[in-house]
Amino acid sequence: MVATLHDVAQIAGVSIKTVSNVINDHPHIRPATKQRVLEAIAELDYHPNLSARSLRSGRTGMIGLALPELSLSYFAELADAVIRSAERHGVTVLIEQTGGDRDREIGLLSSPRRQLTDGLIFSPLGLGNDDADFLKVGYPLVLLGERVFGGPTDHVTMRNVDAARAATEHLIRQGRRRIAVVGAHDGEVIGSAGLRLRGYREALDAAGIPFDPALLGFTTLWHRSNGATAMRELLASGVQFDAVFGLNDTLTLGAMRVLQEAGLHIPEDVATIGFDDLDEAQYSLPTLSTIDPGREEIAETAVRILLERINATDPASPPREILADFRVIERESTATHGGAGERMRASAAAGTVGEIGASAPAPAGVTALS
Amino acid sequence: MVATLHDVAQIAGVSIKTVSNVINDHPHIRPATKQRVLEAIAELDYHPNLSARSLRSGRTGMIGLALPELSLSYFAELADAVIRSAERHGVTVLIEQTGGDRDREIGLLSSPRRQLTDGLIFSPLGLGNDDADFLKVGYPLVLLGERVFGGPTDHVTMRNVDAARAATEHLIRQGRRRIAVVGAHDGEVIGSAGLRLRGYREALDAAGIPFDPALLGFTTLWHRSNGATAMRELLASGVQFDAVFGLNDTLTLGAMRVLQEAGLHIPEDVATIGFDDLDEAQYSLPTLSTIDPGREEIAETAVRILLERINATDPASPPREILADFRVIERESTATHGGAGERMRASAAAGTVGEIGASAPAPAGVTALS
DNA sequence: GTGAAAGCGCTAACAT
DNA sequence: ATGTTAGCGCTTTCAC
Repeated sequence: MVATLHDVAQIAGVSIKTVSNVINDHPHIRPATKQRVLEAIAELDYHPNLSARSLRSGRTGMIGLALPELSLSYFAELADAVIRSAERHGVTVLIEQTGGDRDREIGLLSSPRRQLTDGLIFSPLGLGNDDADFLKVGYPLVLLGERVFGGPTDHVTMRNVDAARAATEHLIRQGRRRIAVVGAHDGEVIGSAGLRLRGYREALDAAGIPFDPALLGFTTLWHRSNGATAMRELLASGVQFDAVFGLNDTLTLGAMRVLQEAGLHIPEDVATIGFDDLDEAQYSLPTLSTIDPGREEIAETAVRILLERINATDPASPPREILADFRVIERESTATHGGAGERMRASAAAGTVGEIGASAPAPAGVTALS
Repeated sequence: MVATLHDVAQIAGVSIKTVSNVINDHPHIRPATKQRVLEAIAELDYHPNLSARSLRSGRTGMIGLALPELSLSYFAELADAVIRSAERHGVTVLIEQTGGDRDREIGLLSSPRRQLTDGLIFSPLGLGNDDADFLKVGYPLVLLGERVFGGPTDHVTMRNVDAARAATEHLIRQGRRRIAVVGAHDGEVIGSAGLRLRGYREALDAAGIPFDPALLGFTTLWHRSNGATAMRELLASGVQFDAVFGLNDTLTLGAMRVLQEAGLHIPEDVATIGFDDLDEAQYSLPTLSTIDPGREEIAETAVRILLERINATDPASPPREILADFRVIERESTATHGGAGERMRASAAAGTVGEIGASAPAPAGVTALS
């Protein structure tokens, strides 16, 4: 049978309280006593029963992470980052897939499974800004993403507008004036698509470039196939463009495939930039310029402030909105054609592909912006 | 405060035992009594306390899934599949990332966290066949992958040798005779690399094609960059080849990038085939022929037999080894050049990219082999 | 069919 | 600085 506190106490010749104190690092224990308890624990290979601890303390030591789908690279990389952060903080992550479905997202907020977690990091996709009231829950909740703003909970997200503006400005600096967009959502104001499109328009305005609605490629979803379809439609429409801003990397890679199929060269004929800095963006042909939206920082911050709320003793402080820093990552897909220096940078980037490990990528040509 | 069994019992005017019986679907309850209990449960919005239930019953309703890294697409897609299966079976999945590190893998097998799960699905990467004894654990364990064979537990895996042989035969049928390999591990006999290389050699032997060690590209890891590096080395060595069998899709996509950089055309100059059927393989340029190793089936089977073990009452039956069916997926990267019919197939595949949703992919040109 | 009571292993008051 | 004790909410004998 597996050892309990009682067994340890008996062997060590102390009471269970003393053993409990040792385990929980309480102060005021005589070193000699502590030593004996530790030996007894080792001898019995004692491990605290987590169910009993949870039942008594009301804490589980787990936090939830709700996201649309692990098979979407962005969320897989986010989950990876959250799990690593949680580990550093000594807690366990329980992942929930929602499929981006609004009803499942709402259901999950009051699911019995919430008992298993002390708090939740929630990246909704189906929920809209009008659903903010659903986020009034009786446990610590940290919101991610750009579906809901001004809600009742802490919110960690990225600088969508600024980053999209920076991406567009980067294309403009390369001399591009006819910049198509892939992934626009019709009429959306907030949400990733709406915000990033706003940044795009701000950049155009600032540069005095007229906005042309014909350059917008609309999609509902943001999978690779949607990027490809949107690009086919843009090409079929006959509209002229010399650059593409894909509202995420996956879309952009789909669009690039269609551009290349059509015989167009990237970046010579059309420069492309994405958003997310997926691992994959380092390995496409050409390598993809993109925005690093600060995913690691978002994961770390979300875990940290969730644990702050969980451990808070004083009454709840008002919800915070925290924005991660972003960077423009310049790669081959926006390398200036013609300039010798630029060409060097492009080939240097290509040449490092072999050394860029997936474990510690060192993106070529990085510009810090904020 | 949250309602307990006592509250429900009081409202319904019965004892807590009766309420418990209703909740656990025990037989022999008078319909009228059951009805009253159900109403009380609804009125109080009662949900059983899972910690208390676990403490008493020794069951948690969770299963563990240990894998190297979620940011590797193969494992993200595997995790997705396992979570969906588990959901169908009414259990929750707790994911553990090992980083493929042997020590962490061993540690995890006896981690306190195992208390939180009723059983474990374990996909090791650092563990070797000599470590099989570590798998003798006191809880239900299902092994995945090809690191350990003949161990003490149930094992669900893929037909590596047969599938690799089928992939190579597919290239040979296209008239290829000089088939390079990317991802070989020096001296490995079992493990994904060793087994797949064996299938490759079997296909060569059967076709009377001599094996040429100069055609092997070695890598330690299987990230995209390793595929790129191995291909650079092959090209630099001056060895001639007309096809590449990449031991997984990620490696193959890395190798393809280098081939294209070098001005080689796929499939005209070099045909390529991978292994895994990642989502991504449908969207590369050209689309990647590959092996669907039966990932969905593996996930479903692993969950099912793990739950069988967890719920087993009779003494443990001997460990089983279960092999999933595989398929060769033909896409553009191995389309025969020259034949009109083949060209049509290639362009049809390209043409459907727009319709292939990530939710329900319908791969173009599928051959069922087993 | 239903009830009463014990106790899973732990933490947290309260005592000493 | 250490011991005693009372539950946390549930399942599970064992009665009736």
